[in-house]
Order: sequence, then structure tokens, then C-alpha cells
Amino acid sequence: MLATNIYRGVVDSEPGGRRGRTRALLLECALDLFEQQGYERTTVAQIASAAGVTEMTFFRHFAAKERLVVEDPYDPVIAGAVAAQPRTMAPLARAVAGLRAAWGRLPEPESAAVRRRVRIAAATPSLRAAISANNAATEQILVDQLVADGADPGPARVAAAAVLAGLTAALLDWSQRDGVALTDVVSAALDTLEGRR
Amino acid sequence: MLATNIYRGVVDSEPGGRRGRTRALLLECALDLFEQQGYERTTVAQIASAAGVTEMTFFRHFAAKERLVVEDPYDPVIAGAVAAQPRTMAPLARAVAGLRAAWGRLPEPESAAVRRRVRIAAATPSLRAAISANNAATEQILVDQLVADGADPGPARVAAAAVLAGLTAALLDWSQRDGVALTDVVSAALDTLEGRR
DNA sequence: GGTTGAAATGTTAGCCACTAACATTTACCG
DNA sequence: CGGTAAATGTTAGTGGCTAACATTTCAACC
Repeated sequence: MLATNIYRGVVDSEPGGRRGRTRALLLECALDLFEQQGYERTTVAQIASAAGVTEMTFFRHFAAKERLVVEDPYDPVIAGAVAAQPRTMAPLARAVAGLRAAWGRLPEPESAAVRRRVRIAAATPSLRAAISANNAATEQILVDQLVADGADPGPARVAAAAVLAGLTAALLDWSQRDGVALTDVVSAALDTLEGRR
Repeated sequence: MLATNIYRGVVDSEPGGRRGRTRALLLECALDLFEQQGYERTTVAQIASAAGVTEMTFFRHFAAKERLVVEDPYDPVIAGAVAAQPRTMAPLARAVAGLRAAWGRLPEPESAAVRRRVRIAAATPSLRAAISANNAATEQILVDQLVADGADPGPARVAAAAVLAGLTAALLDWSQRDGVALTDVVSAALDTLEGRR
């Protein structure tokens, strides 16, 4: 989900063939432009031309402009961690416990790069919307793990949505503070979601 | 927020001058078309022409296509209700308590009309994103009320985001079940957010 | 080393949401 | 009935995105 969302794009663009390089170049030019003049006021044509490439080529590497900032999740870890929590717990507590466990198993993100992208997202309403749209898949996985079989899926849906939204809020918050570790922010968010002060 | 979001558009289109009528007509034609062929595959030009009007006129009544389904909140009630909760509570619990109190003071929505719109939203990813984008203003109000002055706003942000997302999930869920009262679904969602089963 | 085949890129044309500037009609009020 | 403002129309354009088809580039193979 969220954090994973963000650094995925950096990870899987293994520099190798021409393809990987063009993609990385587009990404770099785009982030520079976004930081200079904002996401909305930056045009895909501008990005493409800055990378010495055609607009069409841009869309061959990124299905949409927002994909430069918001990436797809990789969620099997989360699913497993949530499933491993005792079924006796209430859905919200169970989701939180699962995510706490999952967080320990995820690689520590390349903070600087992540922060750069999340900062842009935090400053751009349409991108924040894109993030929640992007969380839909992870949310579904969470729901699948949380719903007691044969029972009302309502509570599971509510808990899944709440936890992901809370974590996303924490991530956006983190991107705008300096000198705070992402791990601490996430941990605090999970505390809050458990009803602690 | 959410529910209020949705029936607002129906409420404030008081049939009166030509303006109100054109707006209502556009809305009705649009919802019909959305239900018949889906939101994405319905074009603004189609809607306008079904209402016997120009595309330009459409945008004079609705700032964007999504505004046909997702509306702006009216939040002073929420702000007051949350502020009225004792500051000794943890942020999540305080937000939930405030919303529970606010819910009692809100007018019971015209269920059929609301359900129609929420159903469309539930079936359309981009509209679900639009809903959360639309919740941003309400979320900010919640945060303002939840943050202890001089303290870290992080927990307040997390709690506000989680509660709104949870309620939105409940609303989407409700739209797809028949014979369940919105009030019950909301109440159950607030329970879940308080950590109950 | 030249040939070939596939991957990467380019070109053109077009759809759709949305905006701006300006012209026209409609309805109501004095 | 005339005048005025709101409501609508017209035209032209921008930006994200897609489709269909042509072209280049690179690399493996002969």
C-alpha cells in the first residue's frame, strides 16, 4: 500500500535496455518540473520534450500522468500478516495488528526519493485522490482477510478503509516534516487507530 | 460529509426560475444515462443533448461531470459536535463520538435519491476517488477540532482521515444492500471505528 | 559484416473534459 | 412596450489520453 506504492516505481525501473533508461529519464524530468512549477501546471508535452521524446512515447512508459507519482502496491505481505492475526480480535484491531507486523517485514524505503514524491502528492488534490483510488486493491485484500466467513462484510470494509486512510494521512504528514523517521510516524498512526492517544 | 455530500445537490436545486429547472433536468437525464450505460461511457455532450441544451450550458450548472454525483459537504454541524466532546478522549474516540452526535442532528436523507447516486459512485472508481477528494474540506474541519493546541497534529489527521474513510465505506456498502436503514449502517460503522466487533 | 525481426519510437488523427471570449436570446420589470 | 440582466449559444482552443499505422534502432544470428 501507500509507502510501497510510492517507491515501487523507483525500484522496478532496473536500468538496463533503452526502455529502462527512457523511463527513468522521463521520471526524473517530470519530478524536477513538478517541483519547479507544480504538478497541474506541468504538461505531459513538457515532460516528454524535456526528456527528448514524444508525447506518445511518454504514454507508452506511464499509463497516465499520475503514475509518475502514484504507483501500484505489492500486497501479499500485508495479506499474510493480517491473516496471521488471531480471529478473536475486532476487525479494526486485527487490521492494525496485521499492518504493524507487515511493516516490520517491508524494506525500509529510500526515504529521500519517497519523500520527494509524497510531497508532490501532498500538495496536489487530484493526486491525493489518485492515491486513495490506488489503495482500492489493497483495501480489497484487507477486506478479504478481515471478513469472518458467512458474516456481514460491513465491519471489515469499514476497518480496512479506515486503516488505509489513516496510514495514508500519516504518510502525507510525514512528507512535510523534516528529521522524522517514517517508521515512527507509521507506528504512531497505528497507535492512534487503536484508539490510543 | 459523505451522505450530506450526496443529497445536497438534490436539496438546493429549488425548482423556481428557469435555472433551477435546467439544472434539475440535466441531473435527471444524467442519472438515467449513468444507470443505463455507466458513468464513464456517458459523455457530457450526451447529457446536454438529452436535456436539450448545449455542452457549454452543462458546465454552467455543474463545474465538472463528477459534480452530478458527488456534492459539497455542509459541515458546521460536524465541527460543533466534535468540538463539544470532552478533550480527555483519545482523538479517534473523540471524532467518533462527535460524529455520532452530529448524525442525530442531520436531516434524514431522501434515501431513494441518495442511494441512486451512491450506487453509481460505488460502481465507478474515479467517482470513489472524487468522494475522498471531496471529503478533504470536512477532514480539515475535523482536524481543527481534534488537535490539542500546541500539540502534534499527526494523531488528529490520522483519526480524521480514518473516520471519514470508514463512514464513506459504510455508505458505499449501504448503497448496495436493500432494506437496510442508513442510520443503522452508520451506527455500526462508528462502532467498528471504536474498536468494537 | 550484413540481414532480419522485434522492441522502441514517431506521426497523424481524433475523443473527451473543460475553459475563455464574445454574441444572442429569453424573461421579467417598470 | 422598452430595457436590462440572466440564461443560453457559438467558436475556438488546451490538455490528457487512445488508436492505427509508419519508422527507426538495436541485437542476435547466419
